[in-house]
Amino acid sequence: MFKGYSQNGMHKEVISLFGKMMECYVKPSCYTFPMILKSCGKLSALCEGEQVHSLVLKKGFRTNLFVGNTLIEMYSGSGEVGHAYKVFCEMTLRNVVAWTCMINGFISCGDVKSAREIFDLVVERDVVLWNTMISGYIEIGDMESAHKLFDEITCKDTMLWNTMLNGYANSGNIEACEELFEVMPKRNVFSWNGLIGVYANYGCFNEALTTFKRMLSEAKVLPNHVTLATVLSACARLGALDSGMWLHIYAQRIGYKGNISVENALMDMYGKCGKIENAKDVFKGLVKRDLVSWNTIIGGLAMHGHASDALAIFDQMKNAGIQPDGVTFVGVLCACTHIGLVDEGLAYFQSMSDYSISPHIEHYGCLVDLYSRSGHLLAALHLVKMMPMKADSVIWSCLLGASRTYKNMEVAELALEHLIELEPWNPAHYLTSSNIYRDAGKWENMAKLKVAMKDTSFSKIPGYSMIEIHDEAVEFYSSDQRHPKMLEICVCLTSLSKLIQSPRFRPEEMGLQ
DNA sequence: CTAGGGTTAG
Repeated sequence: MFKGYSQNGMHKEVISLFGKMMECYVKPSCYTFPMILKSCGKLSALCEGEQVHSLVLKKGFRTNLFVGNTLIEMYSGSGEVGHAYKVFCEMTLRNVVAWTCMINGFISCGDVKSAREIFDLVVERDVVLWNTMISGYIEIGDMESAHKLFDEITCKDTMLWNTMLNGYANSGNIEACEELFEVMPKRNVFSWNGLIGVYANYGCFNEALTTFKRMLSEAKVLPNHVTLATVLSACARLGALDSGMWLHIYAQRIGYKGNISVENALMDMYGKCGKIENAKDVFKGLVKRDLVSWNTIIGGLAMHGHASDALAIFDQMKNAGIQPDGVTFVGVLCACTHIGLVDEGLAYFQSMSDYSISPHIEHYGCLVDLYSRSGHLLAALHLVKMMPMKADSVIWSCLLGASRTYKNMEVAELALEHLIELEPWNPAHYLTSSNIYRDAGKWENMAKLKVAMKDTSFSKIPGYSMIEIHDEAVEFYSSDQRHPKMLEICVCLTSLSKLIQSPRFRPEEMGLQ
């Protein structure tokens, strides 16, 4: 009974059942205590844990290894490493599990130094012990010490290799991940997910997709739900709709249709690839919805300008009793910005406190965007002065952009001043400002900024879009001349433009409206 | 019958 509850995460039930067991005067054995103590640890129920501890002593299980080890786990899991260490010291016999539990205890309270001191005293070391110590170094970002230890191990298993791979992945060291991945003797699904994950998290989306294809063709391991969620998010960032749709079918075929992470990633992929209807279909088909599901569909609808749908779904979410978080409100505020709902946006912003969400800089940024895009530049500026944190470059860029639209030279100059202070190296700010001067016919000022831009000795990297051609994501930017059939494309576009402008063109007759 | 190690989505 205890095991059944425990395996399903029902720790409260374990403890109350143990209470009943005591009431019935049934004697607990050495097999009972580890499970009870584990549940106390999971719940951080120190009070109950201490009672069970004294029962352990009373019933004479002080020297049992299983009992002692779970006591260490329980105390360190509840933030009481001191108590854990006391138990550890009083043990008459310690095996490698006991040492590992104690090391883990020190690591989880941030004391990696003490963990290492204990680690160095262990004579009989196994892979789990090594892995625990290495994970400790990774957690504090000390990859150098982690690698040093890793090199000392003579008999490494796949999981140890994966721990190192994930450590480098978390610190964004793509090259180290690639190197490790190529030399590791065996690879399982975690290894592949690790490499794909570092690509997906650090902007190498094409590499993430390529590695996934490589996994399909050369690996003996099947992708799992984590693989699918990761690759789908790379597709979303690439705008790789074809690959995304292929993954949708593949996920259904290998049985991950009901997995909430995969479904949420699918929804986001469709939204970011411009297929909001497909995203809505996925959302409607969900049997289970979590916070991420709601946030994804709200954000997707907002991005597509379907503001009233986004706000309607936000209402549904509240009616379903789901607590929104900060991400929800980014979507909601973005929806308001898209259709210029200034007063409503402010009301939503103020309602955040009803859910005890304290606004972060991105929420103030949304409000500044809402005000400035709707032409309330002074209100936006006022907000920037009043907000509790310093405005960042995103906020000032947004003001700069709006001051171009609404031709407000004072705000433009103020924004540029701050942007030069925050990001003197960023040529985009000089470029936008020089365009503002050009619009206003202030040629001298424009020329000054062009010189200033040259002085940064950086040229602006043009913003680009991506489309999928023959199974590969290709980038293109404004006035891009690189296409081999550039001339034919221009001829075709010119004739299409003429057709559209001619009085003979009636979109309704062509089924376009 | 009981104890120590993993990746994912907004």
